[in-house]
Amino acid sequence: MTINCENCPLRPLELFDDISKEEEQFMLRFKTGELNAQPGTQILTEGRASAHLYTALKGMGLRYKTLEDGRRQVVGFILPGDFIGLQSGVMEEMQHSVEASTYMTLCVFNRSSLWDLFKTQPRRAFDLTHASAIEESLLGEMLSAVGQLDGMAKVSWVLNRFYKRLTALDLNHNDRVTLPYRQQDLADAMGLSLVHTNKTLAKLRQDSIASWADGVLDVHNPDQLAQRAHSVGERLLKRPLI
Amino acid sequence: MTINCENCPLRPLELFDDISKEEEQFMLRFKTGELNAQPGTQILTEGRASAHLYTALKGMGLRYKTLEDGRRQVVGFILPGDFIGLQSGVMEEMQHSVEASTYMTLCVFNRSSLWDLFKTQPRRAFDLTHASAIEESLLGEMLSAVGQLDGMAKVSWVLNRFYKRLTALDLNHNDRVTLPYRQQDLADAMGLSLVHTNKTLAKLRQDSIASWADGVLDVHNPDQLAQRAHSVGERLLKRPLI
DNA sequence: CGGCGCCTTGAAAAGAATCAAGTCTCGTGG
DNA sequence: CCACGAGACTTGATTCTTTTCAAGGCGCCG
Repeated sequence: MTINCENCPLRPLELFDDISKEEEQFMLRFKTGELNAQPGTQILTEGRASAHLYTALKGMGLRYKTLEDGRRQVVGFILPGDFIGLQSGVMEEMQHSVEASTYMTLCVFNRSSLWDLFKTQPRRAFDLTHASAIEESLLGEMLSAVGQLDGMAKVSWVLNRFYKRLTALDLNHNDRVTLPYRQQDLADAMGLSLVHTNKTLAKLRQDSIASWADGVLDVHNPDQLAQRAHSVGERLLKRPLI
Repeated sequence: MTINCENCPLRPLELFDDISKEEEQFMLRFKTGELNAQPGTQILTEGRASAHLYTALKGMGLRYKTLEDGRRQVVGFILPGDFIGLQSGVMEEMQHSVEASTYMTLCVFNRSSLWDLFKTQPRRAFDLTHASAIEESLLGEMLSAVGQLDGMAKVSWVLNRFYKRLTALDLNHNDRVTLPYRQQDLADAMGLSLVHTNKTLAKLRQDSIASWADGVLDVHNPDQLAQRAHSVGERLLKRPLI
């Protein structure tokens, strides 16, 4: 285990809540290992239970649901600090799949010790519920975007969201952030066709608002981007890191 | 307080998990009263914290988010047994508003005793997280529907969802269920215009699949409805009642 | 009686999906 | 070393779903 909770690279970030020494000790026991996943690896599968829960440490991935006819809805993008597998932890099975988009490193926890967490670490249990509530509110925002915005606003919305989240993770260098997804992934997230997504991205590029190519998103005009996304500066709230 | 947890009308339903006598006693203390809300009443407001949490006992309502330009996205329909206000309980504030569509009765809990629940009732804390995870998966399904389905499928999907949920609550009488919403509510939920929703409902009526009028949904052909919704019989899982 | 809220319907306009090529890069194998 | 194919990104043309616009109807309440 190359990274233990005491020198967690994410914890010091402004975005995440601090935890006590005692909680840190518990997490150290709770964490049973690390998982390294290659791009394209399926980490969790819809409809299946999992013996493990994870926290993303490095790399990015995505959550998605598959419909009967093969269509795919991306229900979330996984960035460092995201907790994965809660559904399989408290319900019978996962309601969506999780896949690595880049090379990823994840902390591994045993599902079987989850109950121990609830019994002995009420503060951590609260954090877990908190994390779940955040996930829920994220989905609500995404639903609003997919349900109410037009193509240009949807694409701007998702780019803006990445820009904000990655900035909060200190991964913004001069308004450039890594965005290692395919256009199809964003299209599936926003409920747009690949073609339309592509053309909308081209427009944003032409208008010198944002360029996304070769896995790097370059935001030339953050204000204009937020405006097209119809989203006015909702700051990201401090949140727990499991 | 006309209803105490020992004779809760919802608990006996197949849909809900049982709880122990001891937990029941705790809930009795946790519950501080009842709220009766008239149709149209705002129960919780987006962007605001609330001193109370609720469980819907009778009646129906909806959760929605309002966009800057006035558009509205319905992010959920509230039926008896639904827990309300978790976001305000664990985060700073609500991320969506909650409004009563019919006359409603709700159990009232104090936000301040929530921490006590986590400290002394790990099993109930787990249930709370479970409830949150279910809410999250519901949103994921809704997102998939809004993102991937066409108009007919969306309308069928939401009607079918009501049909299933209300059936599980024993509120289905001969394939008729109460559906006390306006067409605009369903339109705002599925990201469709009111006009298109109306025309799609007309089609379902013409095809003798489902008729919805005067607050009552009549499902003439459940199989066909499910088929148009592109959703094949996912059974509703047993879930906790808070 | 008048106005308001909700449902209904037709016609026109627009936004997005689909269809159809074509380019570019990269890894593989002849 | 180069041909080949797969995967991702582009772009133009066409089709069609859905929105917007417009208007009328119905029931209810002040």
